[in-house]
Amino acid sequence: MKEPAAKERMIARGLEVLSEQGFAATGLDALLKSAGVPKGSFYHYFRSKSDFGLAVLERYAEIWDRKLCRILHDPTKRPLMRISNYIDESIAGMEKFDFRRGCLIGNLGQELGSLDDALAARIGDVFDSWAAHMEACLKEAVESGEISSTLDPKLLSQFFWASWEGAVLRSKVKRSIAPLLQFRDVMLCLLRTAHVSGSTSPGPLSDQ
Amino acid sequence: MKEPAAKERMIARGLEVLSEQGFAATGLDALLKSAGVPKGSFYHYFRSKSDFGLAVLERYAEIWDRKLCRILHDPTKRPLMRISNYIDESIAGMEKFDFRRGCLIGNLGQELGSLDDALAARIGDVFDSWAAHMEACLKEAVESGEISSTLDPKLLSQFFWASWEGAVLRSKVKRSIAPLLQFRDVMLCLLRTAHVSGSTSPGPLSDQ
DNA sequence: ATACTCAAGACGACCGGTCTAATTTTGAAT
DNA sequence: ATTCAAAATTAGACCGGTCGTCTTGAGTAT
Repeated sequence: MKEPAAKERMIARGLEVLSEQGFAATGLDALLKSAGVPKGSFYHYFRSKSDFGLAVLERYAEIWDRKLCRILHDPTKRPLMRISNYIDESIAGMEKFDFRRGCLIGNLGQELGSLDDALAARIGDVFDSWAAHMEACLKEAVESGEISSTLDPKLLSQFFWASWEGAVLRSKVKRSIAPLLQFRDVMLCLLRTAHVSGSTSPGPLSDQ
Repeated sequence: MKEPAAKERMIARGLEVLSEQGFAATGLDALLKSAGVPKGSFYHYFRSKSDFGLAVLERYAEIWDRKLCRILHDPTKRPLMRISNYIDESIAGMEKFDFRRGCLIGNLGQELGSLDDALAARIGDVFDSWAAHMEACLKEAVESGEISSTLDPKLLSQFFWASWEGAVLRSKVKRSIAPLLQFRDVMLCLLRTAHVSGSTSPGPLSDQ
């Protein structure tokens, strides 16, 4: 069962525009015109703007799931090299789009306050799935002895993505890849050398 | 010369609402009603919505400049402890507002695509000023021997804030302080132990 | 009285998302 | 091939909210 071409074009354009402008700042009218889809068709394919946003987010999640599988579980390379490759590929993408497009997860996350509940919940899920990929990769690195076994892969994978989102945002504002290069160097250094064991002050860490 | 009370109330409310919902999703009408200021007064004090946004951003920058001075340059504490204190205080603030308010710099940064140029430029400046505070604090830590002198304070301060923005965003989405606690533990561990010296692959790092 | 600052909110032009009604396409039965 | 009902698709009206303007009026100082 093939999706209609019109729906396909709307989602494709949605991926671009929502990554650039966010959800609230994007008008349906302009988006549809640029997708060559008449306004009336929109509500044939989607129940509402939120529903459309959810569909775009779903597509985004699929794309990144494939990308992360391809890069982070590449058996021909050692785990730390895969992570470095992921970063480098993302840096290239950032330059390719002239720093206009950020991460959709980051974009939508920031708008949470004015977003639909279903949309908000899905954002958290996608982030978690990314962390799962990274955690598996890091575990492999520990098993193969590439990084120290005292590191907690779960903790580090969460930190990795949160920090990455921040670096992408910074890169977008600065219109420079410098923050992403900084991220790569510091993060890889951290993975190789650091020993994160316990908390430095009272208060449980595992409240996730 | 004291600012009129009406203007003051608008900016105060703007700080809250823009941190929660962002710029595009915030309507002037609702904001003014909640501030108890009539519509007509708004355009007496501000030329446009963008101009208002700029004023709010300016105020936000002042507030944080004072806060960072107070905490990061506190002579009664050692540099690393100051940083830890800053994080803890921010965590408390996040809980206090029930995870509704993120960082205004992060919020506006994400909306860059649909923002005024003057506003966009100012965002970068504020971030840089934060980095300057952190860099000074880290330099002090190096001089006092609290952290290794092989660390590059400038690089680390940039990484710190980008990463922090990501952690705040993640905390907001998750409605949990866990990402912030993770950030604190990993970052402090990194500062104490890591040695970031050179690039792991070709390409200049200093393009900032 | 006059000039000036600020309060007040109605108003307009426009754009937002949504919905219903009309049109086109499909495809099965004759 | 023709017919015709059902489904897919679209056109465009609709209402509410948007930002920004405009006029009016109150208060204050000179």
